[in-house]
Amino acid sequence: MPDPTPHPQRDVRPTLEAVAAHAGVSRATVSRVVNGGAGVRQPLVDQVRKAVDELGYIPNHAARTLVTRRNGAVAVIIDEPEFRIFSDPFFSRQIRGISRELNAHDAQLVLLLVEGRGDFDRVTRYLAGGHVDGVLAFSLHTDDELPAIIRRFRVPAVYGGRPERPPEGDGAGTPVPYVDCDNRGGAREAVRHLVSLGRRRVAHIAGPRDQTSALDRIDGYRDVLPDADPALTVDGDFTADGGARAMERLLEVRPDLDAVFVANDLMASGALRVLRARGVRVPEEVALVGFDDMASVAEATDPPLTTVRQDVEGMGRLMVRLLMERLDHGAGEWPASVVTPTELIRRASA
Amino acid sequence: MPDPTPHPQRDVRPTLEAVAAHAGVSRATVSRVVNGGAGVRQPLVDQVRKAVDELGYIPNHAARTLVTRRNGAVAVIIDEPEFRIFSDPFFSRQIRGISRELNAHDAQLVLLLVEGRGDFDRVTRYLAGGHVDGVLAFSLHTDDELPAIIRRFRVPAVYGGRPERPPEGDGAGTPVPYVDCDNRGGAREAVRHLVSLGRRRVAHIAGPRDQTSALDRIDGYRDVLPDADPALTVDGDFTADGGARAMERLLEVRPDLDAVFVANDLMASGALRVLRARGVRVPEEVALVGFDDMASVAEATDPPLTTVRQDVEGMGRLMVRLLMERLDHGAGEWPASVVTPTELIRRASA
DNA sequence: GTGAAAGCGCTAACAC
DNA sequence: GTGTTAGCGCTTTCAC
Repeated sequence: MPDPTPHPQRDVRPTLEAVAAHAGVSRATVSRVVNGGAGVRQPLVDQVRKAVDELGYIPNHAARTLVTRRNGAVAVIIDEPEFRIFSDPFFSRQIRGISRELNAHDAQLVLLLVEGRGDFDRVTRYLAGGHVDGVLAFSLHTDDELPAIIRRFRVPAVYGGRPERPPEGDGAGTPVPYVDCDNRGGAREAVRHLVSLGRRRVAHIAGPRDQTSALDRIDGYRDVLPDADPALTVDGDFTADGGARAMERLLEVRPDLDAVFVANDLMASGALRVLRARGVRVPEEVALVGFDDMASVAEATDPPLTTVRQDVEGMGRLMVRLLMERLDHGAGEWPASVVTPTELIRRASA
Repeated sequence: MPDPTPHPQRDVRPTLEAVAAHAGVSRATVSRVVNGGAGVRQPLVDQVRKAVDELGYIPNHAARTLVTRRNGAVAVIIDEPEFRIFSDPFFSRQIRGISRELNAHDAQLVLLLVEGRGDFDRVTRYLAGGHVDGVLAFSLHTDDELPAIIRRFRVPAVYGGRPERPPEGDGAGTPVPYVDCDNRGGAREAVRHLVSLGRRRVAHIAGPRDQTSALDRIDGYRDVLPDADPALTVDGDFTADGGARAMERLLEVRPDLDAVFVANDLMASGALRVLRARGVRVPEEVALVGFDDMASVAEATDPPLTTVRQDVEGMGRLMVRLLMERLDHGAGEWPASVVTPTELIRRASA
């Protein structure tokens, strides 16, 4: 006789078997009903549903996943320190879009936090172990291990933002699609706007060079101002404080500047803070254009920021849709990457 | 003969079986090695490890969970709109603590976002389906469905913050422990400090009444000032804007107030903004004390906030430890709830 | 110390 | 339509 209490916390949840017995049908029938009930006669369906309710049956996820190879969950991985994730509204907006769309697909969002190198092992085990059906990865950096992991284990994935290298194969030779906004075009529009305002010494506070969004925005700036003094471009880190520091440097090096295109709103808010502290009038003396159009930042500054809008929430939703397409149609049909348009939003800072 | 290609995206990952064959041992031995290798002779261990590496074997999570009933993942659920989660540093700090401690236990953090009623169904399925070993729940509101779900499905859980009702049984009669700071004591200390400064008309901007942290802080305020004019207490919502609105109301009703104890730093920053806009000098005319001591908020205001510190990150870690204890020792031994001390941090605002 | 074998709870052919 | 049956990949007694 088998030990009746093998586990200290014996699971008391009813199984399919129990429901079947209770309803007087076979396990297969219960399974069919639980999974939509297609091809089962109505009276039986009702009978089973009743048994399910009475027993409080909930399917065991592991057992189901073991056979279907699907688990209705998608991981979101953002390779940024958690303080950035939780302070940059950009991420929260994108996550909102993803969350909504995932809900619509009845899938669970699993947010994986990565802090530091060592974490990749854990994340690898998590992804390769099949906890999730796919992954949405953001904020990829040049030296990121994630793409390699994704390729190696053929994890269905969609990138948020163009990865450094051209979209790689996932091991089966199919490329990993990405969703990105037209960073370069948006930057061009921002700088052209500044130029159209009569500004002649337009500086640029750039984002970290290991992210394509930052590089693309630099390119956009240079497209319009190919002969700009290199000293007019300084690097930031996409945080408000970083923007402030960059602005201070800029003011030291080129106190004569009359405009700044800042690679994101958060840095622009920091730059603005410095400008105000120095008594520099915005936009009269120095015009400022940001990027992102994060309402909570761009509308809260004084003056409000002129900026380049990207539909972050929409991009999040799009990422989910691409991933779902891939999941539904198999590895054979990879959806293409998509680049979404940007729009210049004029407020008071330029 | 069975169909060799049942699934379109056939899983090419090696199984235990494959590793066993490759290493020339049994599945049982491979399993033992993969799970620590206790009781297996060294040469065999090496042999198996080699096979694992060569084949790039990663255990299938679902299969393992099916038999062990453990899956090495813990859910964190915060029943707040996502903009709050991502804008209040309180959550990011707590999540950091949890994340670190979970890493130390080699467990995966799964952040579940709940937006609105309908989401509870999904979350219920997720929890009851056994995707995670346990759950850490925060920011419980009076009408929250989560406790009921947790009780009904006997999900091992630990609450962040004392729930409204006294800790409920989890269905087996054992209470769900919580980790909270001494809100009432901290509030008392804050108000006493204001009183010791000679302030006589101390107002209170409270948090939402459906959270015990807010209620406890009100109680602490009343402990010290039982006879305070009820008009001196107005409700906020723990956001900066809410704090600003509350301050405006307060200024209308009792323009003679000379101090405010604000239930959290974020609201205090909003209140401060209003005070400055009105030209009210802080702390000369109105002294201000906050709660939480979120560095990014309390140190960034002008003047910096005097506030009540709670060790948020530590509380997060503690929650994980309590949950792990419960997981390791079974449902029999429930760890007790813990209330952590607070500390008044004096800065310039009071 | 190691292997053989019995399931964990479920889905999906395949019979009937 | 519905039931029977064979696994999914793993852990874990239980023999040896």
